[in-house]
Amino acid sequence: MDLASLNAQQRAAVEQTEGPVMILAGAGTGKTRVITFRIAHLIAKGVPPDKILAVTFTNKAAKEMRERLGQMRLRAAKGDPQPTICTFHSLGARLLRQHAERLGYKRNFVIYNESEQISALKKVMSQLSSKAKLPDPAEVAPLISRHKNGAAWTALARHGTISALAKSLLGKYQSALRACNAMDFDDLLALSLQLLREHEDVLADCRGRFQYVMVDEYQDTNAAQFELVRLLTARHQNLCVVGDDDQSIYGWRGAEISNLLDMEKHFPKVKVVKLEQNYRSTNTILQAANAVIRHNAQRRAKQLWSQKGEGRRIVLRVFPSDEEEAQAVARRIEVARVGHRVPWGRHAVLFRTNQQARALETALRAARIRYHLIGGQSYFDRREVKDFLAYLKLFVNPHDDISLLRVANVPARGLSDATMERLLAESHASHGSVFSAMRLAQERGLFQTRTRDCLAAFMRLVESERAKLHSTPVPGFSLRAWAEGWLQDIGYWDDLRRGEKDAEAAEHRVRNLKDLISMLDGPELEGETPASRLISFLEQVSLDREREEDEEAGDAVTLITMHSCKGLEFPHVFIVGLEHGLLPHTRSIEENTLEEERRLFYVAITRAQQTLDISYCLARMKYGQLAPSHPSAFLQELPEALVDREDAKSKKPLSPQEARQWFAQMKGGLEPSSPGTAG
DNA sequence: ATTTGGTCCATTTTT
DNA sequence: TGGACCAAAT
Ligand SMILES: Nc1ncnc2c1ncn2[C@@H]1O[C@H](COP(=O)(O)OP(=O)(O)OP(=O)(O)O)[C@@H](O)[C@H]1O
Repeated sequence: MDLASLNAQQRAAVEQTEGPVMILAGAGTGKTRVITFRIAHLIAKGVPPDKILAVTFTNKAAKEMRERLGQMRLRAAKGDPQPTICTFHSLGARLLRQHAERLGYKRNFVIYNESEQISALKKVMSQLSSKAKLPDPAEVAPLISRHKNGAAWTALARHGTISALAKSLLGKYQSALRACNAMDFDDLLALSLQLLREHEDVLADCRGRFQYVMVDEYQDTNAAQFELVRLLTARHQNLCVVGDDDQSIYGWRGAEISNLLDMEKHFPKVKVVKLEQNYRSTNTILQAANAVIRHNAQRRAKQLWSQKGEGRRIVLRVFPSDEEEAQAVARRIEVARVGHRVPWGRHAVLFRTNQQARALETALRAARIRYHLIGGQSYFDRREVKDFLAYLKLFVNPHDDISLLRVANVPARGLSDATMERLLAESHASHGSVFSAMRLAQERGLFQTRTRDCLAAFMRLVESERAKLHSTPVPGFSLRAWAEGWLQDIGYWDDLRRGEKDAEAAEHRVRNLKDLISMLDGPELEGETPASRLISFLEQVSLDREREEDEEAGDAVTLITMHSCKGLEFPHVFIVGLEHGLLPHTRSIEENTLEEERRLFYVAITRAQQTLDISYCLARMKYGQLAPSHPSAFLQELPEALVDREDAKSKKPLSPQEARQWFAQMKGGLEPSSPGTAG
């Protein structure tokens, strides 16, 4: 294994293969690279690859690490054992799939996403015969979530009565999920923990299996993840964690910086490695990042230096509206492409909230610039996608009430809300699923004949599609063809088209769904039988919401939130919407988490390799109307000497009154003079 | 039972 | 702005 392309500290971390190691270092110092090399080094030293576990923060990071490792291990053959490189949640899913029966689940359990979690909770709450009006399930779910991620109820008590309610509902909620043979996202951690705690043989197995454990982005692990790591490594202590306390940005979902900072307490024999050379950014960018993060009181100070020279200064711009801000970004990207031959793919636009992507998408489309939008609930939250997945889950398990209730009357087939309500009540009375209640209704002759016929037809559909899944010895059976078949039969396509006024929007939905369906025949799906391949598909789309990058080769600008950009790097970065209420976000101001917001800004800045453009707007579209906006206080933390303030020549920010005048002029169709000189 | 058209309302971040 | 929810018409 050639370690020549590492610096001395990095090499030390790679070669320290035994016992606990912590790398605590700033952005861009090669922490992730060390993990990758460490895996390769372990393998080169003769450690069987499948004894190695590396946990990453995102599926994307896992995939990247696998690819880099593949390039480094040139001698590895196709069938060779591979190290396990995945997220905590994927690891949990694998573990639980193997041992589901130990926890009273069946192996073919499905994973519920946030909206299914809320539906399940709603169902449980509706059974509560409480006089007091109950809170929105969407308010309760996050607390259950936090609890499963390791937060004690006492720690959640500040959320008032809701946390008490959450606590009292937890048992029923879990029963409801189990009845559906479903786990929610947090169960992948919580139940994995339960599995390892209650079943010593499984724990022993895992400890033997994963003799070398590495965790990236350790500053953003929560209590449950920490406990998982602790259980796995308590014996052999071969654990290498890497992180940067300044990049902890997931406190809102239970991340504990102390997991990283208290490493010496948890693993007294830990070897601490510090990395100080940044290989990513120019010194201008680094200095700006350092200047900003210095304003945080709670942090470990770090040295950071770079050999990349000073580079261009940071440019700060102001715009009258978010629309114009987006257009300006598009213009800059085109200027760079035409004038300096910079491909689109070298640019990223970073923002605080997914909503902000809208204006950018519009502007980029108008300028005919290709882009890809990372994350954003968009795709898997589309109605047609949810419907389709619910159908699949229903075919896997007819007793999955949540999925059944979603699609029972989609498209409309005579099973109205009233009918389903009644069936639901029947199911409670008979302690069975809604599907069983349907059968009972048939036998007992409940409902009108017409409704009974509808029920019978629906049950026939479910049973016959299930039969096709489970008893198809046909070689070359195509899940895609199968799915398109029943979607056609039930008239889903027509319903989809009919429900949309705009024909283009309808076709868009159809195409969306077809894209997803085509993944059903994907080569990565594991399993011999159609049913097991379907489970594999469902698991894949549940765990990795990121849409398969269509044409990886295509040159495109990246649009991404500041949260999702952690760990990535781009030659040219635009950070947009640096406004009070957005960054820091209003909610964070209310919740007193300013330092985390500042870390978010720090993460965003440190993604840039060569150039950084920051902007804010004087007004932005809010509820369909332009509302005034003010520059973020964080902007003042950028050293003047590093920043070119373009446009805002004078430099004095507009007063709210001047800003209003400026909008009035714009609305009136007058050509306004430039901001800053106005008034 | 289903569709329609209206009103009201929101607003972080993600595995 | 547009999505979610609800009441009245088909
Ligand atoms: N020794 C080295 N020589 C050359 N390039 C390096 C070296 N170490 C790291 N790099 C490069 O520096 C960049 C940042 O590395 P990496 O992503 O591993 O850093 P990181 O510490 O994980 O960053 P972050 O904390 O921001 O996620 C990458 O492009 C990587 O290839």
